[in-house]
Amino acid sequence: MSEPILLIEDDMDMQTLIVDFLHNYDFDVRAFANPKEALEHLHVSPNHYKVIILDLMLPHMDGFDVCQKIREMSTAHIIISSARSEMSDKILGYGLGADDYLAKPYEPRELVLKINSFLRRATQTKRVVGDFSINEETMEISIDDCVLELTKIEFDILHLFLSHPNKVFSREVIYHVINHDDFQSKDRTVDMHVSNIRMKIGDDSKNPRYIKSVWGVGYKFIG
Amino acid sequence: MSEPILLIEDDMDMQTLIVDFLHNYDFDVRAFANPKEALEHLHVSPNHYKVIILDLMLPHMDGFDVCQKIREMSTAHIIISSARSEMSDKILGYGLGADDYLAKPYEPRELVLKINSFLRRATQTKRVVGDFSINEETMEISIDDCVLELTKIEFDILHLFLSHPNKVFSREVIYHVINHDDFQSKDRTVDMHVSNIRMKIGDDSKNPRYIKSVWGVGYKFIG
DNA sequence: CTATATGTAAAGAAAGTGTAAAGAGAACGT
DNA sequence: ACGTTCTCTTTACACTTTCTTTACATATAG
Repeated sequence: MSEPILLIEDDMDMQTLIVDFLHNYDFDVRAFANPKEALEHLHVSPNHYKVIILDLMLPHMDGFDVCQKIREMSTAHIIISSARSEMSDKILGYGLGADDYLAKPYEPRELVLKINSFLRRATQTKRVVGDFSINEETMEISIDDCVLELTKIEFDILHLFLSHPNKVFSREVIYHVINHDDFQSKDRTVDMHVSNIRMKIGDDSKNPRYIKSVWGVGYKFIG
Repeated sequence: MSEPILLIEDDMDMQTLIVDFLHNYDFDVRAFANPKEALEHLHVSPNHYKVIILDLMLPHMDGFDVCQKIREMSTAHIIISSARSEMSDKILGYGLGADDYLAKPYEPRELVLKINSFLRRATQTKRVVGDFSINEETMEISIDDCVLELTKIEFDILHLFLSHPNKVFSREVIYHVINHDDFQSKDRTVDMHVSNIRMKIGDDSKNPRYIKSVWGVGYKFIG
């Protein structure tokens, strides 16, 4: 249940210090000294980490490159730490995709504060699409202020729709979203889920306001 | 070449932060602390901005009023930021014309995500061919800005025509597009579909403006 | 003029969709 | 482990929309 955090730090003393400190605050820290290994690790599950701490003084690769490479594959909150304090203002200026900065040396407690502050903000993050608002952290979708009671699959499908208003999704694509591989054209699973979602959001299938059937293809959400 | 963005934010620390951050992402930000000035500025070129960020806690004027006034003169995407998070659901519900909502405090990166996501949607892969515009994502084809009600096969055929203006297509080729393999020369299916398309786009077969019959071969779209 | 091609209304065939209900499966508390 | 409960999938059938075929009027080329 603890929050996973990725730490990239080549100074082993520092790494141990941070890892221990974050453990005390019940974070699930994964640490790498070598950025290449860290990137390979990230490649497997790019969005496993919401927070990544990156030390800029790295041996094998330029820290800026690493930052950009992380940003290319992950949407995590990147906190850069660096001894080059004069760069503090500029780091964000390079459009590398870093979200925060810590000048070395810093208090581990300060790092914890930043992490918690971000996580707190992230959990109150809410996106609004038309009459809907969606909160990925709490896995809640509301329509007109009213929270919907959705199952996981229903949430995933509606989430897909809300993320791409007006886009047509084939049954096959929707099928993949809910983690099935081989779609048979006679399969009615997706239809059933859509039917249930329609019921819950009060949409009339014969004259839908939100989820429209695209005949012979699939469905689209009207945004 | 950078996208112009209008920011209305009275907290100067916040304003500077946002402006700098958006600059890093190559946006062309114009910021106002005073909403009156912002409205006057907007008056000159109401649709210069596709995106407007409006902070609700404003001094001289009620934020809701500002939002409505903006909407009266501009079609921009309005993102409201506010500390009053308990209102988040209602802000869009009051018919103010706001399109999106961000609760303060928020991550600047989140704002960038919202802006980019909107711009991506706005510049949807829409191609224009003569009087027609086609959007493959939404599977819609419009003629003179009027969306056609096409079946899948009709969409596929018209899509084929629009992708290759003036090229002659045999019935056999068109037949393949709609997923049939063995074409019989007496088959009139394609003719029927073309006839239906002609009707829907208001084309007269005896004197066609768009889809011309090529005697003994098939059809071509005049582009 | 004749043989062949095209246009399209209307009927028939085929395919897609909605959803209730039942069965299968997963998750949970005890 | 056990039954309970919630969720997901399958089945079945009514219904809707679309596609194809037929048929006949009209048009074109030689």
